[in-house]
Amino acid sequence: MMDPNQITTEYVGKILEEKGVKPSFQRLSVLKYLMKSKNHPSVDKIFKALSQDIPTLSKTTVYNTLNLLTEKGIVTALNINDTEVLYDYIFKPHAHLLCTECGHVYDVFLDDSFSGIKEIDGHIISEAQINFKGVCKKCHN
Amino acid sequence: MMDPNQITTEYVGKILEEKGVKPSFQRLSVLKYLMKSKNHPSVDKIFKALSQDIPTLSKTTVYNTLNLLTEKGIVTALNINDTEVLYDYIFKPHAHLLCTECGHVYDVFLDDSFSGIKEIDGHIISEAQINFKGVCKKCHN
DNA sequence: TATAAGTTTGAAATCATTTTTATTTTCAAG
DNA sequence: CTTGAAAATAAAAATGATTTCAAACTTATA
Repeated sequence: MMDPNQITTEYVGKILEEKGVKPSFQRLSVLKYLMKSKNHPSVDKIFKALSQDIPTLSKTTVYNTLNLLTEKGIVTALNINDTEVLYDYIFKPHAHLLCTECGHVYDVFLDDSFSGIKEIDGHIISEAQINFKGVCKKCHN
Repeated sequence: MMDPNQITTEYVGKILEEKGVKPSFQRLSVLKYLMKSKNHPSVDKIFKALSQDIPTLSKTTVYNTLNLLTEKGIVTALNINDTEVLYDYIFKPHAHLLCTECGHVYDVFLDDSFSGIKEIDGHIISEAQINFKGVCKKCHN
């Protein structure tokens, strides 16, 4: 998790600019929301949450922004749940666990031997997505 | 890879029955096709291929069958490509690599320390899906 | 053979995402 | 300051994969 106090407009704007993305109000809002999220919101959740403060916001803009941030490697699109795509700010590389009971998606931090893989069978690896399914500790008691 | 000679109707039927799935002609056809596939076919590819031999086949049946086989743990639905879902018969647990150049999806066999994870942070893990992105050995030369 | 249960089919509906087009904003050049 | 082009946003319409639904068919069973 990120320190919430760190998530200022300046800080978020700097992240965007470093990746060559113009820090518009909408983009700042979407990324800031993602960084503050403890869960992994869907497009719809992001849209509904931000709409409260930004009544003119269009869902298209949320889609555009998330696609752009994904291309730039700032966020990841999670396909762990087959009903909707979830988005996640990449603070530190990690895996995910979907609880088949409650549906919650947890962050799971594996040791470096997993995330450090750069080559397999002669293929060059640039990105890894590790999704577990199972029963979370809250549900199996 | 499976030995192609092993993929007989009797053998495929046995796999279905063991999981409590009635081995109808359509289900046998779909599973047999998946077992013989060297790549990871989409619903559409499966449908088109089987339609040649089974002209009455409905796409709904392909969807129904794949959903059923996935529920029963006989096949996996791969969300590695964001345009379409790919299906894969689970012969031996393995990871996948999507080549960002040619789009091909490779099977990647990791050692048991990966697939053997049964518990993390108190959560019980029943299933793991590991998807890599990168450049395959054919493309980075 | 009759009946019920399970399976398949094809059409229609759904729904997330993309495309398209129009409007607005940004920002550099004059 | 204006002006005008480029970029960003908005809203509506289109797309397309997947699901739902009702009817037809098949299979198993009494």
